[in-house]
Amino acid sequence: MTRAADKAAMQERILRTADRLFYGQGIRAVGVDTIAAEIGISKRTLYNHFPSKDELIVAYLSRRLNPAPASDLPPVQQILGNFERLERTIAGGVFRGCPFVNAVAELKEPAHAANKIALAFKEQRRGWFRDLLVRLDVDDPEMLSLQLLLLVDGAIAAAIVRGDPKVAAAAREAAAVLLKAAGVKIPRSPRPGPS
Amino acid sequence: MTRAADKAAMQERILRTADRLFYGQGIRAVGVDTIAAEIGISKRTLYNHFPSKDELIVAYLSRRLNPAPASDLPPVQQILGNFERLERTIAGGVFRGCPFVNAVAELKEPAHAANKIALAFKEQRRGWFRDLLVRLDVDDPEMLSLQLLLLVDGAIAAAIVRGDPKVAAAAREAAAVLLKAAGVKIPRSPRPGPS
DNA sequence: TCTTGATTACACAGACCTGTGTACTTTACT
DNA sequence: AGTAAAGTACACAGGTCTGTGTAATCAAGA
Repeated sequence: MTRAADKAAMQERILRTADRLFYGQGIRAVGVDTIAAEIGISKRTLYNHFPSKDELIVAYLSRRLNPAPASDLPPVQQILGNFERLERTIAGGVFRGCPFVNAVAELKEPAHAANKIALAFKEQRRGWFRDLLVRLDVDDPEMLSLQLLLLVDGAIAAAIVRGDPKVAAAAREAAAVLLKAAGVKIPRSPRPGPS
Repeated sequence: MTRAADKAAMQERILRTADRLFYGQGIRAVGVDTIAAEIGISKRTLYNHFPSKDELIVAYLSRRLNPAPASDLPPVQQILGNFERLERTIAGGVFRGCPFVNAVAELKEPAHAANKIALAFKEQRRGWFRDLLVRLDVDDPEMLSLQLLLLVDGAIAAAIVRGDPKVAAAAREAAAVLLKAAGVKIPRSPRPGPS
């Protein structure tokens, strides 16, 4: 039974390395040779697991298509906490923007499967916002969830260009304003102090 | 005296074509051969005008670094009109996102000159917002101008992925909410009706 | 022990890319 | 007419990339 397990383990190793390189340097900028060499396997082995680079790209993006973490916190804190997490993500380690937006921008074929995955991801994130907004009983959760998503994507784009994580804090404040204007009560201590 | 004029005209032809192809298909996806062939000149001629592709890229981005159009409209209408123009830009013709953000995402060298140009562009746009906000006497024009820029960039990113110009309208509404929360009076007819 | 499947090393095809070298022609000014 | 700049055609070097073909090796289960 180790046969199937080995196969899955190898695929995971390939995908982990592909993720690091694709995200860190760009899909077009990283060759299949580089990925194989980084793992220490032959290019032939890689092609035995993924029949083409395109399918590897699709698998790379699909692996990032994971649901947002569940939480028991109140909806407002989850929403605002999302921006704080974004700020930490930008600040820590390599940050190269949204892998889905990057992939769509990098692949010139408009019918590439990556587009569908990117759309699915954005819709998933918007759904996460929307469900929280429904619990907050706002008037138009569809619209407001989209607007919050715009702030996230805007902060990401600005962070790439500026290299400054503080844009996420600005997005957080804007999100708080939008929520307040929609009738949501914002707890008094908006930023989590270093207790 | 036609010597200098010819040279400038040829450079413009090259840059116009480079702009169309670089923006439409991506910088890495378009080769120098393709640009020259599209114009109908030899590759050698192109290299006589731009000594390397990198310099052509820089010239392409610099040419897009133009100031926002001046207007006599009231500041609020200029700000909101900016989002309406964005919506039309997304809807009409080829839209492939922000050329500066794309360039930064596509070029893996972190020290590329494109980064500086992209930052200059974003700062220029933010300055445009900020100057209008100063005239509106808002409390924190630095912060609010950044937040408006986040909405623009977020709408752009979302438009690439979704292919739907309506996201710009959502950004416009969010901008109106932020302005109102900052004490700015929004004229009653927010959307220009098809009168 | 034998078989089967995975992996490896390595060469290679075919395409594309950036950039250069060169000899020839065109164009425009003197 | 002569000269100098610019453009053209075309080959080519040297690199990268995706994907395949092949023969040898290794490991595990029957």
